[in-house]
Amino acid sequence: MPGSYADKPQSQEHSSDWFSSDPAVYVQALDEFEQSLAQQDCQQQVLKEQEITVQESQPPSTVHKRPHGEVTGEYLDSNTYGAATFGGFGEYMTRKRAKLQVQNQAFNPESGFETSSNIFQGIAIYVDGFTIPSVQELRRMVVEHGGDFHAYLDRKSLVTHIITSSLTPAKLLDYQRMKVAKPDWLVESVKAGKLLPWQNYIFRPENRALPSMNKTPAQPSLFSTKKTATIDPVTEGKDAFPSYAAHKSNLNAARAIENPGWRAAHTSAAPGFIDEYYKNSRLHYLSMWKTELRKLVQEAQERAENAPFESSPKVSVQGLTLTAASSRNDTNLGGLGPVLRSPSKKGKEKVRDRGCEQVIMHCDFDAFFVSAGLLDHKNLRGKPVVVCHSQGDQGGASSTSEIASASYEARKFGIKNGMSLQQARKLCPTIQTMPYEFDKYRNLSLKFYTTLMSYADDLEAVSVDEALIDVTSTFEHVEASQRCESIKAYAESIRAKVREETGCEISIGISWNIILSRIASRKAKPANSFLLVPDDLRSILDPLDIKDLHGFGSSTKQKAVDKLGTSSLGELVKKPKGILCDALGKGTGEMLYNALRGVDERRLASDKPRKSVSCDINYGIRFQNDTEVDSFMRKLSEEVHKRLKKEDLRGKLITLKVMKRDPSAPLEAAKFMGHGMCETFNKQSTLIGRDGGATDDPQIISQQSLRMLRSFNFDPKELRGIGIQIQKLEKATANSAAPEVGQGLISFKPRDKEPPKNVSSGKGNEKEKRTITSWPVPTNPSAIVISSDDPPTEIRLSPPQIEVEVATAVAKTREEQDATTALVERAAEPYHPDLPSFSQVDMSVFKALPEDVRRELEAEYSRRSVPPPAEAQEAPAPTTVVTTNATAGPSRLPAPAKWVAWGDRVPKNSKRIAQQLAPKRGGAVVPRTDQWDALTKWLEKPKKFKGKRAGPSHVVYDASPNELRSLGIDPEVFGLLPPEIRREQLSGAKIAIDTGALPLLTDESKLIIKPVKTMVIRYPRLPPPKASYLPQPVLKMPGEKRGYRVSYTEPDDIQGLVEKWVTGFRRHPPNQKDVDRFSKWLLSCMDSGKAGDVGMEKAVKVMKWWLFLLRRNWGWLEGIESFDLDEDEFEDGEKGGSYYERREVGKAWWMAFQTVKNQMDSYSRKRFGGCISLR
DNA sequence: ATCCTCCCCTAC
DNA sequence: TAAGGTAGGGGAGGAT
Ligand SMILES: Nc1ccn([C@H]2C[C@H](O)[C@@H](COP(=O)(O)OP(=O)(O)OP(=O)(O)O)O2)c(=O)n1
Ligand SMILES: [Mg+2]
Repeated sequence: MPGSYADKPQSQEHSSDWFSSDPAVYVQALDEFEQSLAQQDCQQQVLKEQEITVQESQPPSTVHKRPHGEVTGEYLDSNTYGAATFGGFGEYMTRKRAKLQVQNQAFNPESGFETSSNIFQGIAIYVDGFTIPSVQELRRMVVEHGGDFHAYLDRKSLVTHIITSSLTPAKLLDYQRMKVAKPDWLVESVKAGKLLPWQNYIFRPENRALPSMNKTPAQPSLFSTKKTATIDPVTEGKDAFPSYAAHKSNLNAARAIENPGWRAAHTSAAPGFIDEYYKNSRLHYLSMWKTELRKLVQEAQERAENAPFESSPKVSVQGLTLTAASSRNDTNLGGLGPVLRSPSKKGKEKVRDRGCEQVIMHCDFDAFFVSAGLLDHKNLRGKPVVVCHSQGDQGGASSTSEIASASYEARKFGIKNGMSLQQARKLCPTIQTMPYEFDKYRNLSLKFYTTLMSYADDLEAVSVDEALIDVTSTFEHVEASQRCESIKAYAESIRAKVREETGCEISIGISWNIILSRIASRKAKPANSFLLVPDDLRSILDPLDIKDLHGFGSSTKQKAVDKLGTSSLGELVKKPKGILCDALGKGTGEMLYNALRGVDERRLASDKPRKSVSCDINYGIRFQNDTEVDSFMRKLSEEVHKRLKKEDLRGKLITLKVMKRDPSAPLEAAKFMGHGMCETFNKQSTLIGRDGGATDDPQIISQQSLRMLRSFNFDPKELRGIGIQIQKLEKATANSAAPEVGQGLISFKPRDKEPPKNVSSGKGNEKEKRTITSWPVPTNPSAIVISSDDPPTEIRLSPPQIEVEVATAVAKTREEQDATTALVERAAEPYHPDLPSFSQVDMSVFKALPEDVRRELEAEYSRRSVPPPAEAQEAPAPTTVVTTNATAGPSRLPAPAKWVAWGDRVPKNSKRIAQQLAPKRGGAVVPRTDQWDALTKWLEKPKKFKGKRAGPSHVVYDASPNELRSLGIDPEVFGLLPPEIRREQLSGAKIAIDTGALPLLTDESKLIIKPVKTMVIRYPRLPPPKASYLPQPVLKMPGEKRGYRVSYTEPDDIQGLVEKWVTGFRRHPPNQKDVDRFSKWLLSCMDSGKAGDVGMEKAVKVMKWWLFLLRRNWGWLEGIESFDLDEDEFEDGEKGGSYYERREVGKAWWMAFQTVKNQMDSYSRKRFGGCISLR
């Protein structure tokens, strides 16, 4: 079994010279390490596995488990307090202790204490009730001596010992099988300087039976076989166990709820409850902000893609002008403002550093809410402060108010985010509180993000106070020996800048991938940065716990402890991959396996489309009758509707989530007005709008939700939480008619309203000046689109066999491939913002226009002295791709633009029509999920007509003006085209949208079957569910000033693309950005589908092709490793640097290849357990 | 095998 | 008195 997952030694992950550590040495060490470990541990692990495998039986209904760590019976049933913890634990701990001594305190920033010994290493205590010494004192002792302190007895804790001086009978029962000791145990141990046997300090009230420890897993009797339950950690130990909690209501709450007036005014029964609640829910804000920030980043990226060379446009984000932060950027390190800095390379880069490992920074405010609050509460600085709703003396010693953020001073007392105020008061009676200031948080966050964007190549919005940035390009050319210093300095300058902008401290963790950068940021905190380099990997990871890895929480930790006998990374790294996978699941196991080795292949996710919209309220839900429930549900549905509307989304699937008080739970939860221990129930149903499609109709939503809710037949009084979630989202505007057949998508609306700014106006940077260069763009059955305003140096692809310089290739290719469209460009065409250059006009479309319209256009072009395209006279039967020019303003399509069928005469507007024919902007064509869905549907289902139509019904392929408009298609122009052209445009556009490209398809059957079936490739930008489509690579062309966008849908096209790329760069090293894109695309191919599938094949095929091409061009350089040969080796420095230059170029290509191959291998090992063979 | 559905889990 | 929301990754197991 271990063998099945047992892996070949990792090699490439660290093979590159990241931060100048010696890769070879490292890799080898790692290999040996792994191999020895794998062997040594195998049998042992298998045995353990068998011992432990005891499946918990699932309760009939699922029981809600609180995010904040309530215990479930399930967990208690399995070994939480059983053998794994009490028996095996000691032994494991001994080993661990020996090994990991040094580091633990380093990663115990919360403690603030010096670790003076490690006698409590592996001990995790929970203090119950009043003790002498006090809780604080005990905590300090334990932490100082290497142990853990837990405020709750929940499953997050994995508490090993309970410390108490007195117990109620109920708890006595609960703790029957636990290790319960007196405080003296700790005190004496500290005195003795060693861990004394706890058995000598067993807590024994009068007649408590001596617990039979460490034999069988403990099982609180209450949970024997019954359904699981959740526990509230809110009130300290008080109701830490169900048997106890079951009969104790929160008295304050019970009293309050008894008062009808109060209930009517302050619970879910109150009319304004939802709004009022959301207005005060920090978690709600957190979620909304995250959504907002993601969007913001996405938009910034689009701007960056569209206009990477424009000077920073002032962009107002949410009413806040953000240029301030960036315009006077004194750091000189970025400064593009809300346009995501794009790593523009000036000059051709020489041979690139090999192994372009990423440099990822995790940036996070320190104690964000507190820091923000302290800006205006300077008097509280340096004190233990927390942010929570309860202020001053409110609630006294028993406030269940949750702490959103605790200052670092407060953390020294063991206070943590999420803890209840009463808990905190226990740990630190003098704790100070500050109120929430939600607006302030948001504004600070915007400044923070704005600043980061000016430093980053890419950015992933993690939360309001936290972001991941990719700054790889910044250090690409930094000498290896200086990298670390350079990176640190960069991080510090970011910190300084954020400090300047916000007045708050952030910390930055830096490493070569995401998961490690997060580890690093924890080491950095507070108010610092930390660079985690490969050399330090083991010494940093080994002492950590699995929970310290982002994405691995309490449940996973529990699983690890149960099934693997340890949750320590130092131990887990010895386990073979198979064992980890068996214990944690395939994906999680592999993720862990890799993380343990410093590997994390994920890229920053900055542009994923949203997949669901939901509203949940699980607080203050206290109904008396169905009327209240109905009313509440309607309002909640209204809220859902509002959110859908805001994003212009509709959904086809609705899920209702209901939380109902667990029968064993008290009527009033420990947490005031909380949901307490609950059972949860989900019900899902398709959501059908009035037109049969997706909907956002609040009526329908509420009617459906109510129907589902009623079907449960729950007593309204028992409800504790309600949630409505909408999935299978579509863009509302693309949905106005039956999504069936002809509904098509021709082309795309430029996202940008302004006309493309042209650099050639002369005021722009000289070297960025655009020149339209001749670029014959032949097509094959896929498509080609040229973008009129792509970034100057970017070129977007082209099909195979086409030489940049060879215009004649067009005809040939077209012939051969029965192609469809050609877009021909002429050199140096003058730019007219209102008209696409003639060269960009799709001739086939052009020719298909009615005679008079065409003449009008021709006249216009001729007036501008642009010769009509040569092919205009003899273009073959057209198939087509149409794109739009970015010029389209809001006014371009007056809202009620009229559908016009072929033959109708419309007021002509040559400008507009031409625009319609012109390519869209680079980043403007972004596939959308809804469009994808429409396409999928269309492709899968036989077409049939249905639904109301705005236009004449005799038109076979049509789409409503709305649909067209939403896609950036001018309905008028569309109407001018003959049906077959429309059909083709629709087809092409459908694919195009989903591929992120604008493919051109002559053959409809091919359209339907091929691209979808054969490609199965994910476009990382907007991956629709199950989507099979291609990204739109962008390759930079040296020497070329003009950008093109070419798209493809067929494998051959990709090959052609690659060929084009290689050929086009024969004399230039590949651009890093292109390599990255290419690599990203390949990886996304491999990622598509669930198992090694077509996407994988595709990726391999393309790689092979690339390899072939490189061999053809620079075969003589293959395998050459050293890149620092002296120049004098080649006397022939002249001749255009011929040999030397060519050699350098070739090597650059090979390196790029190697880099990509490495990444693929690495990914492939993770996914499939082996490298990729290109033979 | 692969997809789909119904969850759990995680993070802030 | 308090405001325990929400989106996405992923696993288990049934449907196809
Ligand atoms: N259970 C939690 C956790 C966090 N937050 C809010 C308040 C925090 O200030 C903010 C950011 O969370 P972090 O996890 O980044 O914690 P802090 O920024 O407070 O502290 P630090 O990042 O220094 O650990 O999110 C919250 O409301 N409830
Ligand atoms: Mg923070």
